[in-house]
Parts: sequence; C-alpha cells; structure tokens
Amino acid sequence: MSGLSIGQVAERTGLSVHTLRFYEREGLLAQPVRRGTAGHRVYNEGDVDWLGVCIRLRASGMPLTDIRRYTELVRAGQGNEAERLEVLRGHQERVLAQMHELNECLKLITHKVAIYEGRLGLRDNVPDCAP
Amino acid sequence: MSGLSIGQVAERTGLSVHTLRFYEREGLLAQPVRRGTAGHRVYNEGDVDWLGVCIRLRASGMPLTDIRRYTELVRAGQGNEAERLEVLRGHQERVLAQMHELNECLKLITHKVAIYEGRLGLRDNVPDCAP
DNA sequence: GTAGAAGCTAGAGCCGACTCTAGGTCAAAC
DNA sequence: GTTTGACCTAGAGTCGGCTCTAGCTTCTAC
Repeated sequence: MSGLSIGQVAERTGLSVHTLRFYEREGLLAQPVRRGTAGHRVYNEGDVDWLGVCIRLRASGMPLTDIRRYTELVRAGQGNEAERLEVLRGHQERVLAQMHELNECLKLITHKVAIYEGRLGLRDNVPDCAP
Repeated sequence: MSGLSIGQVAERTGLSVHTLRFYEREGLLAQPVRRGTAGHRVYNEGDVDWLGVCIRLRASGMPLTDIRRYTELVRAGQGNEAERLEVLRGHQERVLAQMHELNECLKLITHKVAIYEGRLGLRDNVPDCAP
C-alpha cells in the first residue's frame, strides 16, 4: 500500500515540493525515490518517516552535509554502526551545548523582561537597574 | 579607565575584528563607538557588555534585524519600555519553542544511540528495531 | 480537444550572516 | 628611514539553505 505524490508528502511533512526535490538532490533520502508514470516521484511511508527524522535533525541544527553522511551510512546497510554512533553522539553533544546556551539566553531575557515589567508597573518590587 | 582597541575587544568577545566592524555597520552598538588617534575605534566596558548581550541573543537565534531593533529602542532612551518588552517576549517564546524542539530531537537521538550501542554490544537488553 | 492542475529537470536567484581583499594611514621598533 | 603590525574604509566574495523560473510533459475534467 501507500504511494504518495510529492504534493502529498509536502503537505504531510510541511516541506515545500521544492525543498523535497532539493533534499533528494542533496542525497538526504535513504532510498532513491521510486518513479511512477511520467517519471513522477512516488513516496512510501518509509520515505515520509525518514524525512521526519531529517526534519528533526535539521531543526536541531544539524547541517545538511552531516545528515547526508548519516543517510549514506544507513543506506550502506549494516556494519557501520560505530560510525553512525559517532555521528549521532557528535550531534547529541552539540544539541546539549545548544540547550545550555539557550538556557543562559533565557535567563538573560527573563531578567530583562522582569525589569521592564517592573518599570511598566506590571510587577511589584522589581529593582530598576539595567538598560 | 578603559579604552579598548578593536583587537582587544575581538579577543575578549571571541568575535573577529571583521565581525565587530560588521556589527557596528549593522547598527548593533548601543552608542556609536568613539574614535581615537587616526580614527581607530576605542571601545569601553559598556560596549563590551552590550556586545555580550548581542552575542547571547545571536546564539539563541535572534536575527540581526531584531537585535538592531532592540538596540535602537535602547538607544532611544526611556519611554519605549513596552516595545522593548514586546521584542524580548517575542524572542523568549521562540527560545522556549526551540528548547522544546531540541528536547524532542534529543529524545530521538538518545533513542537511536541506545539502539546502536545495543547492536554494538555496548549495552545489554536493548531491543533492535530501527534503522 | 482543450484548459487547468500537478508533476518533471536544469539551473538561476536570494537571503542572512559573515569573511575577506585592496589599498591606505599611522606609530613604534629596529 | 624603513619595516612591521594594527588599524581604517569600501566593497566584493562566500556559504548554507533554500526558493523560484523557464520550458516541458502528462493526466483529468469539461
């Protein structure tokens, strides 16, 4: 079963059809997309799932080259688990670092927000001390 | 006291001298940088502090245009606290959303890492079920 | 049979955020 | 007195990640 057009996949994933074709050119798909009549792409559920993974990885700041590398390892099949692990662990560390950075930023913003709320009388007892 | 060359500020902030000049052109500095002999920039501690804020905001994904907008409000002086608050709250929400997204990604990665560790015999009792 | 929607390819264009180059000034060290 | 190093400006170049265009095919509905 299944057999989705690029338009349907765009709708499901939230990516544009342009981006879907672009991602394919960039080698982000685990398998080459099948083609139907007139050369139209035919996606299956597995493709959509894989795209979901790619979207998550992108959203967390993994560059396309790294996603491609990981995809290639998956495509190559069993035997390279150590390398896959290396890629994932590398990204995991960057994500953790990024979360830490975001936390610091959030502290700063929350601090400033409290100050402005104080100045605007939206809060009580907030000392006024910063720009 | 204070009076730092662009090179010293670069060293302190971790930004390149190119980027410091670029940020200035883009209007990210709360005050115009003073100039010393031969037109060389002379930064003070306040400039460095402000740059620190900008760096945090950038690191958390705030676009330069938004940082410029906020900088302009600060530069304009008191009376626009409501607008500053709006900018900060908007970014605060985006940061929170991003942290949520990173968390989801981290779950995914951690799950996959566990699987590969299992396959590689680095862990016990991990079911093998995903690519 | 023709109009419209959806798809195709190859390649150009765009945007944000830097990053670098060319050509010049100036002060201090040798 | 010249070389070295840090700075200056204006403007060009780069890179990642899309996004769009042109020109074509193919299917479906009227």
